[in-house]
Amino acid sequence: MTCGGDQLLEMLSALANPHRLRIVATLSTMGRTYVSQLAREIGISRPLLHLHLRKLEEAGLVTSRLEVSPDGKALNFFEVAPFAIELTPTAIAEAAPSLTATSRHSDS
Amino acid sequence: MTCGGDQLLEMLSALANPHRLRIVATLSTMGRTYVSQLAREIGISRPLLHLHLRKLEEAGLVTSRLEVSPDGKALNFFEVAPFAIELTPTAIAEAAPSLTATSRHSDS
DNA sequence: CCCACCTGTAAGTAAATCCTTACTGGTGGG
DNA sequence: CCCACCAGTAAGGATTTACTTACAGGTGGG
Repeated sequence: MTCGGDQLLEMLSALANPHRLRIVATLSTMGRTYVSQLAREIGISRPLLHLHLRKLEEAGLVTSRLEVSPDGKALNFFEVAPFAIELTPTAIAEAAPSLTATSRHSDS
Repeated sequence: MTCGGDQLLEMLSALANPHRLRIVATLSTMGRTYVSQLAREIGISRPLLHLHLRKLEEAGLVTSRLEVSPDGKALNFFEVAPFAIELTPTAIAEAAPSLTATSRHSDS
C-alpha cells in the first residue's frame, strides 16, 4: 500500500506519542470501547484522551461511531483501524518525494 | 523485529518530521554522503541538518563515520541503517506495555 | 594572509505540542 | 432537584521542538 508522503507523515506524527501508542494498543487488545471507559482504562483525563483520539482519527488510525445504549445514554465507541505501515528506507524513499514543499530551494 | 516500546517511540518520533523523512529518503536513494553535501541536496542549513541527523542517529536509523578524503579534509559520512519497522495494531499492542511510565495521573 | 571548503556547538527565539482546569449540555434515576 | 453517568469544547499555561544566527576550529591552496 503506497500512501502519500503527507499521509505517512500524519500517521507517524499521530503514533509518535506514548499516550497515543497506549490508546492504539488498548483498543487493539480489548476491542471497541467508549471514551470514558477508555480514559479509565488508560488512566488519563477525558479531555486529554479526546484530544489524542481526535489526532488518531484524523490520521485514519482509529474510527468512531456514536451509538445509543439501551438506557438511552449516547456512547461514542472507538475502534482501531486495520492499518499496516511498512517502515523501511525504501518505502520512505518512495513516499518522501510527494511531501508538500514547506520551503524549497530548487537550485541546481 | 520486536523492539521495546520506548525504542519504537524514539524511532517514530525521529521519523515524524518532513525534513527527517527527506533525509532518510535521500540517504536511501543516493547512498553514503557527507553532511555539507547532504545539506545542499536537501536545501536546508547545515546546523539544522546536524540537529536532525543527531536525532536520527540516536534512534539508530542512520549511522555516521568520520573519514579523511585524499585532500586531507575530514568528511563525516552518513548512511541509512537497514531498519524495518512493522507498524500494525498488533505490533503496537505488543510494544506498548513496555513503555516507561511518564506520569501516572492516579492509580485506581 | 585570505579564501574556500570541511567540521562542530552555543545562544536566543519562533512555533508547535501537550495538558489541566473549567464550562456546557444530554440522559436516567433516587 | 440533585446526582451519576455520558458527551464535547475552550482558554490558559507549561513544556518541547524547530530553527536561525553567530561563533570556533580544522585542512589545502592562490
